[in-house]
Amino acid sequence: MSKTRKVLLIVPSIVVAKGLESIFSDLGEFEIAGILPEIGRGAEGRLRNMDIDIVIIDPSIFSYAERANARNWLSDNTDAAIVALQTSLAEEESLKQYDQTLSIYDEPTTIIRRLRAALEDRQDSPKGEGEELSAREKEILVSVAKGMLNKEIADQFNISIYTVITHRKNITRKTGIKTVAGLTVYALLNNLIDVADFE
Amino acid sequence: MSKTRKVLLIVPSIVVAKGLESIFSDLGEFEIAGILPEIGRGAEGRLRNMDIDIVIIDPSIFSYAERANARNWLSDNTDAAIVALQTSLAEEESLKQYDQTLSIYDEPTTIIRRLRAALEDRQDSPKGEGEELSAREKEILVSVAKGMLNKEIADQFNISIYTVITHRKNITRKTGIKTVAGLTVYALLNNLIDVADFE
DNA sequence: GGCAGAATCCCTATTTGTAAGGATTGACCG
DNA sequence: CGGTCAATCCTTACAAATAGGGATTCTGCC
Repeated sequence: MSKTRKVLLIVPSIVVAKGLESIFSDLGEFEIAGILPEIGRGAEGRLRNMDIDIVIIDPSIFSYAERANARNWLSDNTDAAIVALQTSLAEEESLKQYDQTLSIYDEPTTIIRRLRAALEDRQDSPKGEGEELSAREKEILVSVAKGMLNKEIADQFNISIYTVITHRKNITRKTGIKTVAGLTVYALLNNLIDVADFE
Repeated sequence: MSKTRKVLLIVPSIVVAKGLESIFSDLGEFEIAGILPEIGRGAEGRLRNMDIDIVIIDPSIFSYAERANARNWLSDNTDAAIVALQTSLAEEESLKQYDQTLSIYDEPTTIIRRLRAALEDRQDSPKGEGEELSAREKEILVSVAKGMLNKEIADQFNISIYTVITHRKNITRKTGIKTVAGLTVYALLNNLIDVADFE
């Protein structure tokens, strides 16, 4: 009864793109309308002019700075449902801004189900939890997760060390995470930092 | 001139398996002889009886305890070249035990090149760096990366807190990493811990 | 206008971790 | 048997983070 839905892939991995292509081709219902390895100059125009129902995006194509607003940027440039694609086993947190998330480890039937779900709740924005970190707190958290000392962080932002300590107390309270190790993983999961920062 | 090489995929992701299948089918030279989503009961027999040239394996199918010796387990059960497949952007360290590593983000030509290289140096074991952590130090590192206090670690292993401190000093010296944040990432990259430990 | 939140700054006391030394024991190896 | 190395334990001195208070300023919102 239904026509096939058009999917735009924004994934840098050819392996993954080909894999999804193969699965969609096997199962019908969805077809790939285009594959972008990245988003760059003029992508907005291309996005807006494409007649697509779903965008599947690997958030790792965005720089850290961009990631926080990646979802909004996409929403501004397309009416399609937006589905994030995880390529690691790392969990949700960072991807909460997206309607739905897929993992490359999902079964084909799960993938199809998630895409259907994404098409359905294309309108309501979930939001949530109650205790969101402020922008400043996220900045501090990034520095903490990079292993910087309170003094160094204070110098970096030209604020008093007392302020840094206060921010850290609030971060600890809001996240419920007391250790640097835990905060580092939290920052990784939320795409505030990247393992590449440590090499 | 050459016959096609047989590849066994041990990857849990159907997306990735299909993607590689598609690429090999496009480029020739390699063909997929089998796909295992996991390794379980009796896999040794199956492995030994298969006539394959290369095994491509996603190490995430192994539990943490198993990973350290995954490479050896494979070597014991097949003569094929063994290539690890990365599905995240995390770097090499953990994968040094493998002949070659692939990433799902690699270009098809890169993938082919790596497979060829793996077939070539199927014999020489690289080894390396000079300063390997001892088993005990790895245990301590795991606890540090989990955010445990020295006192807690001491209690956990029934050793003095001074010993824990000494181990940490040696870990810091050997790895050159001074911060908890850095050590946490190091432990993650080396598959000593998993992000799941923090949730 | 008042109220809530974010961001800033400060203090004291206490707990943890780091630096830099030294020392002992036991295992493995040539 | 002597050497090396891992693992253990210890001291002193110092640096850094945490806990638990309090305070000011500014902005946005009802």
